[in-house]
Amino acid sequence: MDISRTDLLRPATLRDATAIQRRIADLVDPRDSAAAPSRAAGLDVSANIRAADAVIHAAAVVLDWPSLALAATGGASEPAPFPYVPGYLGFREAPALAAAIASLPAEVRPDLLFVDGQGWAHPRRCGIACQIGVALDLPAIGVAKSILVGEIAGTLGPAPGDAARLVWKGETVAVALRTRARANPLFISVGHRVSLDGAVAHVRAALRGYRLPEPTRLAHLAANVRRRGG
DNA sequence: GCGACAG
DNA sequence: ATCTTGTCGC
Repeated sequence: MDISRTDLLRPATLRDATAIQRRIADLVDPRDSAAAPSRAAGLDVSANIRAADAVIHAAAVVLDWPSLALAATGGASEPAPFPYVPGYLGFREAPALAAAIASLPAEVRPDLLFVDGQGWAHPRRCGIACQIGVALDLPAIGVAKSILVGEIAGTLGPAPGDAARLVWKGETVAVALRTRARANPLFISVGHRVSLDGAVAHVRAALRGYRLPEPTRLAHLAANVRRRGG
């Protein structure tokens, strides 16, 4: 619906990008949305490692919530507008992801996003999940596979479901969640319009025996299919 | 200045 | 992110 503030995703320079991130960080709402989600989308991209023909292939896989039944798959492919720079991932991937969501029929638009990357657990509290959430005004969760900033407080248990805080500069910025035995944890953080506890609860509810929650896992597969063909 | 560094 | 079959371990 309101694909309104996508201007927030297209800065001209890295200087502008930093300023935009500070603005977005102020707009992030770390509280749970009033309504329970009815559809969740997993967002991910696939790109050829070669920088020359850098094209971002984005996929948005929509699942009914909480059944996780497949509802729709959307996609978009765009030239990479930005190189990958740690801390600025959103400016590289978010425009294509927003386009992938826009490609979905209105009846199956998601009201909860699982984004591949950090949310709040970012140097300016503005990871890609915050950028997408604010730009599209949708609840968004950051689901990262590794740490950008911070460190795990104490020890993270080995059993699926075990969790520990990720702390940066004295503040809890994410939850390290072991989603599967003997697999590295996921780092869940606030993107927009969800609380940290709510975000973790939603991820737990979307696990089906794999390391990644279903929306993210299926989006990863869909993005690869889109890039390679299938 | 040096090391770290989501995807 | 991506290149890739089998293989070791729980």
